[in-house]
Amino acid sequence: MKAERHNAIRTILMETPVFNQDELRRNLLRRSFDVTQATLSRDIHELHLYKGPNGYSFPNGAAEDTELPSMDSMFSSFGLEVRQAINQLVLRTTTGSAQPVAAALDRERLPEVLGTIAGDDTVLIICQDQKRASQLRQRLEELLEA
Amino acid sequence: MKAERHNAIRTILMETPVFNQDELRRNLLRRSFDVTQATLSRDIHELHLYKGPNGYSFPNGAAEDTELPSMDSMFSSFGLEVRQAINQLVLRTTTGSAQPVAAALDRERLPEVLGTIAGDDTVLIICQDQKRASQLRQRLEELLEA
DNA sequence: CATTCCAATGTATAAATATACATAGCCATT
DNA sequence: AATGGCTATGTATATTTATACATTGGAATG
Repeated sequence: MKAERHNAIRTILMETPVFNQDELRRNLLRRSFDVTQATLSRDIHELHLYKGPNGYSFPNGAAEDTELPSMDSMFSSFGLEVRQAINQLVLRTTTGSAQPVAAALDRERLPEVLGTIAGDDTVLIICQDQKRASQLRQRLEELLEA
Repeated sequence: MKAERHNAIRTILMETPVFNQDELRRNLLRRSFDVTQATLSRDIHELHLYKGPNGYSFPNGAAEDTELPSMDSMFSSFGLEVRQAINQLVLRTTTGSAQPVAAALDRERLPEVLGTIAGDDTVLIICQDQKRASQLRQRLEELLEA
């Protein structure tokens, strides 16, 4: 349940500005997630969200840490969603983060990944075949929850 | 006074993380700015600061959502041709237009589009499957005539 | 099964932030 | 000087967010 709710939160924030947690709560209610403000406070913490002049938003990709981060930490911080088409995965990231996320992924040298191409907020991952793409997608989706 | 204080706040934030307004207040006190929390709340608003997992931070320069051109107008202005490969479309655009065209396309949030990656004069569009790619190609081709 | 963990969440409240209202200082105009 | 308008700020409080503690349900283990 929590995982789905986190996804719903991400989706809502991509679509519409949200200025406080009660607003978010009512938005989630329309999608049949009924939780209290306390839970959302925790969710927001777990999703590393920021609150600014336009409400809650995703991390801005500005470097905060010094060393080369792992794919896991990169994606759990800057990844927004994963989608699959046949043997390809399309990662959406916060704007400006696609390159560093792809670099972190490349560093892993996963055998199932033939290569990656990154734009500004999108990474394309080419996998060997559909099956391996599915496996990687699953792993990445888990990272979104972490 | 306010201007100087704002500068001091910026300096402090660049140097050290600040997690709440009272912490900021004490920091300012050391630099001989003695104001109340209320004033800092207003300052933070005026400086467009964000609050996130690492305390207050600067805006990321991401443009606020103003009115941006539609995919249709963008592509009919700058699109040159569409080609398809299985579930992928490759758009050729006038040079330098690929990024804005891709951005306009992203803004549409078409469900059949998993994501786009743009270079200088080429946009790669990843669709869910071949069928949807064909549909989108048709629509884009029509825009080329318009 | 019963038992023990543990994650997820709610409840109640503390902590942090925003704001309505009041006041003081500063120019400019009369 | 008196008046009015404007900005910055404090005070008191409302609003928003975080958290300590309790509860529940499900998975793992004996």
